[in-house]
Amino acid sequence: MGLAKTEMFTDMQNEIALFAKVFGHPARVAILQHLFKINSCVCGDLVNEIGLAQPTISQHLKELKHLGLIKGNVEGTSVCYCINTDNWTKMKETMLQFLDQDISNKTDCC
Amino acid sequence: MGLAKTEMFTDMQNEIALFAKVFGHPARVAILQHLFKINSCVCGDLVNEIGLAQPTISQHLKELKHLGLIKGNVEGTSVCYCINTDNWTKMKETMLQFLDQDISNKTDCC
DNA sequence: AATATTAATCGTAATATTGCAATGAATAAA
DNA sequence: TTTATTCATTGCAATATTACGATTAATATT
Repeated sequence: MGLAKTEMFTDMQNEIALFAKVFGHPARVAILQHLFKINSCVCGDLVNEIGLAQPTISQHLKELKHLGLIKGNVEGTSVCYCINTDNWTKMKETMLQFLDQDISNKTDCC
Repeated sequence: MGLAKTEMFTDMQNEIALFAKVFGHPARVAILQHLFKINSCVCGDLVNEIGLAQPTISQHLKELKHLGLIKGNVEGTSVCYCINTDNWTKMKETMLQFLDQDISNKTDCC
């Protein structure tokens, strides 16, 4: 039914899934990489950079902002976006706990 | 239209998005954590462990296998699954390139 | 005030994902 | 051979996501 049963998983499993989900679209990956590259960016520049329509980019930015990975500041008629460094660091630590699971003592059983 | 325009993104951006997408559901996160924890597991055990129906677990396993993150071996009537350590390491390196982008010289502009 | 610029929001269509019951295939056990 | 066990596959319904045109809101410019 297209509905993840979050109540049967741990908080951490749900948190990892939420972060991963937002990275699960190349446009959002590209937006974040560009924000890292130039430190600060307005929505219109991202529209030119990425090549999707303005409402589409705006929606992706909304999701990134909702998860706290970016900040947005109104500056006149434009909006300045940048990485939320504190939250990015926290997210990275959570993801690393998942990605860095001990693999050294694994025998390839299959 | 619910269709990611992969042709407008780099191979790496698409690859990151594919890996992230498969981590974007807590059941798959839980499956992988359990496989790491006990090294090897049959499908039926995962059904008991996770609490979803057998066809649902089977489908999640299929996606993980399709991306090469796990291996599956038939052993009589049961099927043994385990982490594909080589591919896990490769995936981790790709994800780290994305997660570990330099944050040190960032001024919080917003 | 009138117009231009910028970005969010709304509505809608197309596609994807999730979950499970039912079924099928394959081996094991009797 | 018959029955049980285990897991994959199919088909379906419910929900989510993606993308964009049209519109709206807000500030800037003239």
